Amino acid sequence: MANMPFAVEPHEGDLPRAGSKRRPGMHDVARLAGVSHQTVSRVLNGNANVSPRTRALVVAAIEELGYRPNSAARTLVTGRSRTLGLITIASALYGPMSTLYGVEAAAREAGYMITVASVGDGEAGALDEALMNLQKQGVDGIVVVAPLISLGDALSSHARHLPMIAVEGSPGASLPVISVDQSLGARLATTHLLELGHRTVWHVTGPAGWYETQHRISGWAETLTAAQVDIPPMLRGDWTAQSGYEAGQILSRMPDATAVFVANDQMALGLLRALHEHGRTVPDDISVVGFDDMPESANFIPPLTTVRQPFSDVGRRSLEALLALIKSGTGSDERIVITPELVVRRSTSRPAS
Amino acid sequence: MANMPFAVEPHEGDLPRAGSKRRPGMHDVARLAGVSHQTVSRVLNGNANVSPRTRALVVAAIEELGYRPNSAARTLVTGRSRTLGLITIASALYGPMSTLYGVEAAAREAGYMITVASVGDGEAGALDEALMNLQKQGVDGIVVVAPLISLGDALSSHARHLPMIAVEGSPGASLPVISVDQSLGARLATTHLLELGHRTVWHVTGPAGWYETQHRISGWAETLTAAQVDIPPMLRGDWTAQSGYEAGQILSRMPDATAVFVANDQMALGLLRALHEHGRTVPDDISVVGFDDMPESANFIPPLTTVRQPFSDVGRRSLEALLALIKSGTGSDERIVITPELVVRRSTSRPAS
DNA sequence: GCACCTCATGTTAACGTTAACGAAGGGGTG
DNA sequence: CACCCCTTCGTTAACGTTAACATGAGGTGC
Repeated sequence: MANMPFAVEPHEGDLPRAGSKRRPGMHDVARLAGVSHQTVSRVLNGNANVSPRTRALVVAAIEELGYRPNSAARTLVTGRSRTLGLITIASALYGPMSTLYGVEAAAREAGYMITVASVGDGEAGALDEALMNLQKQGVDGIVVVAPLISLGDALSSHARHLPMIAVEGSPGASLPVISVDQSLGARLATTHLLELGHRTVWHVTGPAGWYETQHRISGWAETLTAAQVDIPPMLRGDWTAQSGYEAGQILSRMPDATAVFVANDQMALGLLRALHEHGRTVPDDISVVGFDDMPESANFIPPLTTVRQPFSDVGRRSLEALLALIKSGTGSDERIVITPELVVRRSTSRPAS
Repeated sequence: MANMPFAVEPHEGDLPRAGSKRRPGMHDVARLAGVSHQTVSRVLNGNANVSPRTRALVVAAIEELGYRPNSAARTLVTGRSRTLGLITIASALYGPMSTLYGVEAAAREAGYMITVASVGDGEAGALDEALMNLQKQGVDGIVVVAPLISLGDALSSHARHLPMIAVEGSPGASLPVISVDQSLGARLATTHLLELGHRTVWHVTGPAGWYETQHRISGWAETLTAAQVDIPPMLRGDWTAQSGYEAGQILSRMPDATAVFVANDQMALGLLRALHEHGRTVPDDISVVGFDDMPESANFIPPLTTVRQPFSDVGRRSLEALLALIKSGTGSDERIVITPELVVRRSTSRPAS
């Protein structure tokens, strides 16, 4: 009790006010500047009419006291907190993380803060809890990066309580969704391999329950079907390099497999290792295409041909959309689709013969 | 103006209150339960003496109205927000990101929310801005993951305004620091190589201006000095795989280089590629040790021997320390050091001789 | 010169919660 | 039976800000 958390030392080298214990408020600034607290408020919010002279006085007083506005009070009276929530999956996956920074950067430029809440793998209860916490905390809106199908369903029920948009999720839900065209990406990858002259293309998938997994599978399968080519069985992965390695061990024993599309770059890394250990050279014996284009992918052995997802754009665009939603108040269920891009490097080539 | 951001639809399938426009407050709950708002407050905070009967009434009313406490109001009156700030570097580096999730998870368990603010590479002004924003927002404390020396200096001046702890930084500052023993990690790596029988060990560093860079260099150099062995010139990197690749190209042309300690795993990846392209096999021709132990490192070609940093522990521990600091109020400048661990895989072996 | 408008400022009342205190009732102890 | 204490509740006053309205000084048009 004795020590308050906001107790403030007299500040560097400046002030009198010996026994001051709480940090200064508008009244203190107002008194020092010889104006009313309302005038201080006006100066702070820039908006209203304040004479240059008075403004200067107030600014000086603010400076001298080291005054910082208390946004809890502001939030209380205005009903908006200039804080946005971000719900994301709690794992070190490259995609969600880059998206987070994209969102944060855009938010900062727009004058918003971001508070994060992460949900463990697929726990639907955790989503509810995160949503509740964020709501209690008074966020003005929420970006949900929850690419799991199970989470998508839980979202719709909350969407009407708060402005909210989803990244990579729930096409059926009644909330706006922003996503990279996964299916197109998969078609790009598969077509590239087919055009190189490969008979067919194998596929290492992501884990079940992810939208990305689904859409990449369907883009791949559609391309193969359209080309009237055999569809080999899928190899299931879980995004980790280790699962890619295991898929690679299987693939190494298939002499007729000359091309494989792997659902992300981390799995491609493991797959590359398995191939290498089994003496199958990439791309001479077998061509590999990944997905994501992580910064490391250009330095795989060999440098990986992959599909680039512009994650930080996704972050920025989704924040813009959320802000627009907050401003308009209308619950549009727009869909924003971002186009991925094939990056050809050295893990793909024409088949040997 | 017409649509308030907090306007709330009548809730799923329940309530009367036709024209209700604002979301319910304690008074509404109190009226419905037939008690005073203070009693509602007591129920919410669990603390005081409330008869089981009354408690049940209140809980039912809360449920029925879908009441959610307004934390802005609570923050205003209590002076604490149950929100913590996290300042981190805005880049997709594995370490800071994992730390973030460690912090977030620990915070969630302790009932705190995390709001993040990122600072671009080394802009000291950005740190001030981030600190200011967080302070305005009313956070109860701040974790700064700012491993740049330039940032560390800027910190000290703010430390006394707010409970604050640093991760990997500013040994001189007057705030508690939690860090992995970088120097020990470097000694572990270097010693491992020396014990394998290598004459000396080369080093690819991180970028100048980072604490980690410095300490890994000194750990490496000390070990070499203690072993009375030649200290080869350092190769400067910048944490990226690309810079590791460039270092690897140089190293490939040094026939007498048989062992190298690379300051992080991403650079090691690039280095491995360069070595491979120049026909130098790892570990037969040259041994490589990395730093970090990213999840991918076990799937490099070959699997990388590296020094594991337990990032999510770092996150958890730093949060615990911050919470303790907040509770005690005293400005201890404790140092918590976490021990890294050498993970031996297949990128190191005895020299060919 | 009177009414009227505009600009610059001040005054008062919220916002939704917790803290501090006070009051009523029940039970034990002397 | 009086006294006191403890439990359970209610009442009142903050917290620091913005919104809404009020005030007064000066200028403009007729």
